[in-house]
Amino acid sequence: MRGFGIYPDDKTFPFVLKACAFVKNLRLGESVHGCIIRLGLDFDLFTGNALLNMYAKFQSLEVNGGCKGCTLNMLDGMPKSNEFHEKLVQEKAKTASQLNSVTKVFEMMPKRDVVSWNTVIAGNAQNGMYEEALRMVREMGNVNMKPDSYTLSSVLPIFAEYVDAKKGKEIHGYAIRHRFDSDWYIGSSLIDMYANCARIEDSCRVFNQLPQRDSISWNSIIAACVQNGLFDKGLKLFRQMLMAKVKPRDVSFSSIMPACAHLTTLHLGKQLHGYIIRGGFGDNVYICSSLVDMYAKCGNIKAARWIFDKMEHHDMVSWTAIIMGHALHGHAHDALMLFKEMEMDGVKPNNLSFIAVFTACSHAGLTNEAWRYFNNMTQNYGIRPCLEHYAAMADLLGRAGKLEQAYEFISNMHIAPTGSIWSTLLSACRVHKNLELAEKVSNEIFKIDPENVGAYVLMSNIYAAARRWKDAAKMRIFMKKKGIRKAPACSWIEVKNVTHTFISGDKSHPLYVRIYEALKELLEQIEREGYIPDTNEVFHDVEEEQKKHLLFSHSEKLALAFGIISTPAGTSIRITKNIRVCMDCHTAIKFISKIVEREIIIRDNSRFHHFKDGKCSCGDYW
DNA sequence: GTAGGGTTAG
Repeated sequence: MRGFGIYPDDKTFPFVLKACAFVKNLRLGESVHGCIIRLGLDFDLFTGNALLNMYAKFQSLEVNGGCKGCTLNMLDGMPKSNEFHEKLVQEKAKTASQLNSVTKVFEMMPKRDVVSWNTVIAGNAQNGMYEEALRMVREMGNVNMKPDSYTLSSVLPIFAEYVDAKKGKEIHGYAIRHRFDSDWYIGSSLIDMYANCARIEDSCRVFNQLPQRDSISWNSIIAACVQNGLFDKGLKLFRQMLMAKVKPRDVSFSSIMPACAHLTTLHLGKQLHGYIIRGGFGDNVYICSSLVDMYAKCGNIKAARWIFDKMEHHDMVSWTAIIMGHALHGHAHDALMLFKEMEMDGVKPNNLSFIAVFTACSHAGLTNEAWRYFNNMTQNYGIRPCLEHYAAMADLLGRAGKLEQAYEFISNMHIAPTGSIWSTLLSACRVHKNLELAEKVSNEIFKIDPENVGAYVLMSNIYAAARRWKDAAKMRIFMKKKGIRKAPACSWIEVKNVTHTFISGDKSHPLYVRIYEALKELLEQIEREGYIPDTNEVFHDVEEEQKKHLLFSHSEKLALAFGIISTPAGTSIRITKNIRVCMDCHTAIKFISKIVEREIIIRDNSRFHHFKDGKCSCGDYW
């Protein structure tokens, strides 16, 4: 432009400023700002708004002062002015740049419109300055400026963050009264706000009422379901989105993948992986992390590692996903190695990365290492242990049989222990058969959480194992009186892309007769190989024969028998169980893996067991 | 000509 002797004007600068924000070059933006002041255009409303936007974008970036290859001097060739004016220009530019201040520009503007207000509010909201954003919304009222749909879409995420559905609903009401509720942006912000407040029904209602839906509103509702644990519903909506001919985007895949990870639906995860590759999303960090997690959770740690190793850049989330993956598969050595590599790579671990490390130590009984990391976490990384860290450490000490140490540890936490933390110790008391401590621990639990179902069941089982049947029954009676029930143990297996679910003693499967026959035959074979049913795992006061029968129909055994009769010889079998694998099933499955010459992979609620040639990857420590 | 929405690791 300058080559042609044309000066930029008020129509030019908004674009130039947008470009400065886009290339993330603060110095360049500042020099453009200087140029604007010199031309006297800083009093122009549109230019002022664009300046606000640019500085708001820079607030969230850690921009180092150096210009990357662009050292254009925007002041060259501009009209010279008198010395006083020049000084004023420099002063104004300096003040604005030193403060890097959206507020400063805002205050210096002679006239502000709703866009000016919205830009500053959005900037504050996106940079975590929630109170300031809300203060400005209130301030708008004082200057007779009406919040519009843009204002609301900045405010809604704040109430999502605050988990304040009441305030969020007020905004929703305001949106309806002003007919902003059909706005796509408001729609997805409302879906997200309600989902964050665990009010998924309200999210669905908003979604159903939208007249039209774009890919973002679809993603919002899918993510809302997945984040609230409604995995099947999330998958159903994902299919509906495809049927509605809305093309999935990068975010669609990272939103839906955790559903496959949680449900262990490997075939769906693989299908999505295919889509991802064909769609050219294979290098997206979010997607790759979700794939690493999905393959690890579906039992295929090799595929998870392969994807991780092929990633060009690893962030904290992807490191943590692969560390956790190895931890769940009992590969403590790999997990700890990767943690060191992450540190060497200059990626700072966060609280979750340490949970992954404790999980790794937990499944390998590495108590000394865990203590070292626990202290390191506070001293070197300044991360204060939170409930989850305490829970992981308590679990680890408990599994290792260091019950008294775990008791001391929980008693000395700097935050009040919860029922679930004591429950991890109670579970360890059952495994290590310490009735006395179990009674002490359960009293602590009932003090905090008298309706803790898990604790009643565990105590009942602990009494049963000690053959104190009356006390065991008392616990069951308590539960009945209080009307609390525990979700039944179940196992599920995917065969030819269909998931088959079994509960203990299940006869609902169409092939149940063949399943029971096959299982009977398998158990007879392994008894000849030396398997002895462990009737200590039966918590009912019945005859030995009856106990054997109850053991016989545990859900994981039924799923396994079904897997064996319905898949070709030699193929691996993957089973998921919602609670810990029982001791007797663990022993039986080791024998079965040998006689059927198959790899059997079982995911329980805390880890993976890979059974092969009569051995399990957990080394019988779980 | 300026402003706003959805995502990954427990």
